[in-house]
Amino acid sequence: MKILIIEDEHKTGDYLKQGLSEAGFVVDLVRNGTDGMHTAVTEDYDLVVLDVMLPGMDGWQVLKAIRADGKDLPVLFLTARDRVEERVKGLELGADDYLVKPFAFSELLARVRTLLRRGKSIEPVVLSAADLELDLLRHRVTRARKQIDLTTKEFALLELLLRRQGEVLPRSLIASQVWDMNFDSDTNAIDVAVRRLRAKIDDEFEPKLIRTVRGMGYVLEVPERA
Amino acid sequence: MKILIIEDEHKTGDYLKQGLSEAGFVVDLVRNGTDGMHTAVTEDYDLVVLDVMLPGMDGWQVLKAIRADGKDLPVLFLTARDRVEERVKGLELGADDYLVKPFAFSELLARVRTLLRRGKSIEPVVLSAADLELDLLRHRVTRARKQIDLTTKEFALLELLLRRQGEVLPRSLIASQVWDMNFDSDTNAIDVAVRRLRAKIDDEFEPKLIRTVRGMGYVLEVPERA
DNA sequence: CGGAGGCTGACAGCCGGATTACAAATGCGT
DNA sequence: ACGCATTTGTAATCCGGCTGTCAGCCTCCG
Repeated sequence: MKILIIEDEHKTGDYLKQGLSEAGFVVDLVRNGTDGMHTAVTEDYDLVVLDVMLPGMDGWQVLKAIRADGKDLPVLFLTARDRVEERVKGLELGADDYLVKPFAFSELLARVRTLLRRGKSIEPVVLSAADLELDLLRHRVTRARKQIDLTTKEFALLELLLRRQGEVLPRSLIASQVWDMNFDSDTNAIDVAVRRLRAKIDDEFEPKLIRTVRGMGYVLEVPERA
Repeated sequence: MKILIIEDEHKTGDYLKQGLSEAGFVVDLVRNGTDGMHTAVTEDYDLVVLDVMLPGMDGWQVLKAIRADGKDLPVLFLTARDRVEERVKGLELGADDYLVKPFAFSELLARVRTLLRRGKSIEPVVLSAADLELDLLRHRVTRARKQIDLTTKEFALLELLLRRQGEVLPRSLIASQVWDMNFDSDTNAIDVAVRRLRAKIDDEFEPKLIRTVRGMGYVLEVPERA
């Protein structure tokens, strides 16, 4: 199995190459978009790992070029934490999966293997709870069939809550997943964000989906009928 | 559940070992990187708690060695400074979670449990005794199928009693696990907390599950029918 | 019968969360 | 690059109810 890594950052690139080699793959690494694109279309790979942050020709162009070439070549792209639009864009351009930096190597490995086996995205496209739906691809949210505009943070927060539906998520976890920060106890940014999200998806609907667990965090769940 | 602590600092190491032992885990403590690495790969642990600040072979090398060994062994690392790069480095090297020192012991315990649950799912999600159930993820308690609202302290206390079902738990142990404090003999906070818990889960139900052992502490158990 | 240990109800301080207003930052179009 | 609109973080305040303390009572056991 041959894998091509297109990554500008030296540390990350070397790290990925080494890790994947150790996992038993044949790995090539190129450090800029132009070369990456050429290599990807001329040689024969089973998978491309692509950083979207590249100097010169960026990840989008590379991805577009690969897709224009018509090959059925799985592409896994790497994107910064809070860029939901980036992920949407990537998936719309035909990437097969994405990973948010920073990530655990084991996570990358798992996805690489899945892509090689199935060749398709492992991401569900629509998350839902009761009459609430969240479409990852289109970046759209509806409740009771009515469309709701969410900001980036609200969307990311709701996505997290939906993915871990039924679990009480501590503030510290939410902070690390939705914000790129450690929990700084003297900020109520999360509370406020939840408030704003509630205003849009819960205030004028029933049942209420977001529940506060005092001293613990927040859960999104469909309440049991009494 | 076996946990390995790799920690150079004496005080922290002892503190962690004692706390985790009291929580019911089997705990080994190693005080330097070289031994730690060796122990981690040769023996059979369910989790490693790893300080990155180690003399000689540092935490990164230990982590790398463990991962190179190919085991699917959850690693929680402790970092002194709140440096984003450190955190990223740790996660990239394959750690599963991190904690910034200083931390509350209860926080560590929560994360340890999460990792154990996620890693192997041997860790139960629902604790129960007779018709009493406690759902850790949803943070919900029912008795005889009726939902019961518990406060944070009540929940923590009941969780402890259920985890150590059948064991008589001395007040001092309860104090250290549920409160982040040492037992201060001239407080009856624990008695009061137990009273309040009983009011909710025992008063209007049979059989009574919480029993007082005079001079010893409290046990939660399903009484044998006479 | 006395004392220690445990139970109980009242009470008040305090904590965690909700809410709102405002300031800073981000981003978008030109 | 600039200015405007929107988003996002911070801070201040409010509120309910959690939780530790205490005083008095009960119960077990010597």
